[in-house]
Amino acid sequence: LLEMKRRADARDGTTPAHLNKGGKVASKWAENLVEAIDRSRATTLERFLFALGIQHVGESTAKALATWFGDLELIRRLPWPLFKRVPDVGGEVARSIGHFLDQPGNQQVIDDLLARGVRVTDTHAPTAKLREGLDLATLLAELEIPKVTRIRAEQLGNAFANAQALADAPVHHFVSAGLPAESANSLAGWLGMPGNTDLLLKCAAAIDTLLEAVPETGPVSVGPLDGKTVVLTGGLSSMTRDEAGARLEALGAKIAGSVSKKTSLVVAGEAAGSKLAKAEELGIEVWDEARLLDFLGQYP
DNA sequence: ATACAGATTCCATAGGACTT
DNA sequence: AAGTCCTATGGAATCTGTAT
Repeated sequence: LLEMKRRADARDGTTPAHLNKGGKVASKWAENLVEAIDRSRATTLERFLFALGIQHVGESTAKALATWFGDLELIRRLPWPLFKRVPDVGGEVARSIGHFLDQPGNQQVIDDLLARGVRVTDTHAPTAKLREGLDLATLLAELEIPKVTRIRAEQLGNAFANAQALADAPVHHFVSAGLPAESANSLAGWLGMPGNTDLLLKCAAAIDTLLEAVPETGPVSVGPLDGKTVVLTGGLSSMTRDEAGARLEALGAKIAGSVSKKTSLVVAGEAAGSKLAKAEELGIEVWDEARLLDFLGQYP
């Protein structure tokens, strides 16, 4: 790129305008590009994760992963079942992330980016909300073992002190834990498949790591919009929609992309279309920009 | 335990507004 | 004039709670 800029500068004024549109344009273009690349080296975890291009991880999921785990070094070593602790991440997405991270080439890409000066600027501790569900029963329920669902997982969680104890146990111990023979056999079969016991123990170790990283008592700040789902539609004149969304999020709101009966509030700006119509159809509260600004004004 | 349905997310596309 | 940014749209895939 720098070479392109150098050539463009050298050409400036010497090439007929109709062939070059003036070297300065090309020069400025190259400069802007180089600067933009430099600036992009300092980035957020959310953007970094999104940029990896993991299948099923778009902007929304990347943001969720970033806020829940907070640390790239933590995330890149997590076994896939742990990703299911994040709301809106299920089996498909969790496996997709795990599959990506399992490829040595992809880990190398991350190392290369860091080596070239890419920095994540907003590393933080995991959310306190993560503490919930970091136990053996929840893990077993999320490993997707045939015939072992929530109830069976709870029974196993109560019967065994830890994952190692479960991995070492003979089948009849699963039965005495309360499992039906079918579930017990299925679990034993699963543990016998190559890699599965290893996965279980890795998950257990990751849970211990997470428990240490999660803050003891999370700052349970209750915002005025906690539990509310807000949809923004149409154009706003005083700020972009991203800004408005960020402000509302900071007050506890969840920003959604489409209107449903779960929507608490629709903010309709200029030229709002089908989403406003749907909000009216469902009888959902609608604010115009003035009402939004008035509200935001109360919480600077 | 499983099937189903509604809600949500991902992702490509397109058009208009704005910037260079 | 060309390029970029923002927003809307809609199909396909996925998540999740509920009924069977």
